[in-house]
Amino acid sequence: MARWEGNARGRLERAALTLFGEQGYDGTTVAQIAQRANLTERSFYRWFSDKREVLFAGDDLEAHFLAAIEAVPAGTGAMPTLLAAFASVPEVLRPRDFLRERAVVIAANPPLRERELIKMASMSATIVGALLSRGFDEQTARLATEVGSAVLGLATRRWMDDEQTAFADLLSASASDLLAVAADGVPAGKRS
Amino acid sequence: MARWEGNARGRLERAALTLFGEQGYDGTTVAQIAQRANLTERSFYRWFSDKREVLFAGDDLEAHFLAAIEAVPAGTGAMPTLLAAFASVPEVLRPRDFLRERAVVIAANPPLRERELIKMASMSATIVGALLSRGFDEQTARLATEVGSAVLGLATRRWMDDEQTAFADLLSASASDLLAVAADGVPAGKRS
DNA sequence: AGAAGTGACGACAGAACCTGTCGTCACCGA
DNA sequence: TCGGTGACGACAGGTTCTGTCGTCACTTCT
Repeated sequence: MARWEGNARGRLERAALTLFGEQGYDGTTVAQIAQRANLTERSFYRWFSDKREVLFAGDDLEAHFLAAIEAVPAGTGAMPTLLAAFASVPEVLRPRDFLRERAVVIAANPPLRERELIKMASMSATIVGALLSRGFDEQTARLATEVGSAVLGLATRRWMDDEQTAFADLLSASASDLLAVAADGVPAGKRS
Repeated sequence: MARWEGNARGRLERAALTLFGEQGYDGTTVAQIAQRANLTERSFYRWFSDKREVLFAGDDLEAHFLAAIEAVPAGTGAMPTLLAAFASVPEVLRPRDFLRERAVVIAANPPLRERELIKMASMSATIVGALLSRGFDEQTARLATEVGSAVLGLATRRWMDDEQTAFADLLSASASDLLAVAADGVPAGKRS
């Protein structure tokens, strides 16, 4: 029997990633994923709530962000708080190879992009809540989170292709880039 | 027979909205929706590609935005272009009552929120493309679209609860609000 | 050592989602 | 009057996801 091999969750994730890459998301069944991991379809659903979740369940960035924001000294501005919290992201991320492969698969399959978007939205809501409880008003919290998420996404994409530069440096560089573009989008006469 | 009653699509949308509101999204089956509309489950899938799409298929805002952006005079800045294009949104929107009821149902059901997010993302991609083809660079186009979408969302939420004010006014008021918050998020010394 | 508990798993059943296919019926233009 | 077309019902079947139960390895307590 193939039972009790250990790390069933990791085997399922690897199998799913490979099969999604080879046959597409719709083209692979949960039964195929389970079979490749030496498990049954029923066991797949014991580890993941649904088929898409197999590529997202491991992240768990939300709890990490909450703790990281908590660790920032009080009195720090909203954006600096977020950037400081984001700097420690790579510590909880998976290996770059896995993330690259995963990004390609997600980009190619609408159902997976859909799931990714709602994960982002959920993360944003969590971050907004954390900022609110630190005393920022709602509009500031929301805008800082949106802009901060854009910066984080940009930095993460760069990080996946750049093995040399430290993540913190990519993060501040991305923040500068975004600020430059944002300033360019508002006419000088309209600024307050 | 209940066939040939006309407006099958609208009957299905109404039935789905009501049932989702009464029993929740997961609690209502496609067969129930079809039955309430005097149709079969198979006919439901002739009108909508999947269960969630019954609340989203009618929008078709993308084509409208493309045309509206096209109609803006050349040489206009990115944000003003978007705001001008967005001003005509109510013309293609459904009745306020329908939208309000729909918003409540979507907010209460994760699968529907998921679908809404990907619709927004798709719309954003379309708008970015339209701005690119008008000569804006990629970063400007992307940022203007993100900020513009936030403004549009804010104005639309206000519009649903405010029967008096013209949509164009709500739109420019929302743009002002967002600018104020954005400026507040960047220290004066850091502005370029 | 042996008994009881726990957790991962397989096996099976079944509801709901979604698709393919075919025949039927109303309507429309020639 | 006759074909063409589009909306529809009926049926079959694959896939996703859930509930339930029994089994097996491992652990813990006696």
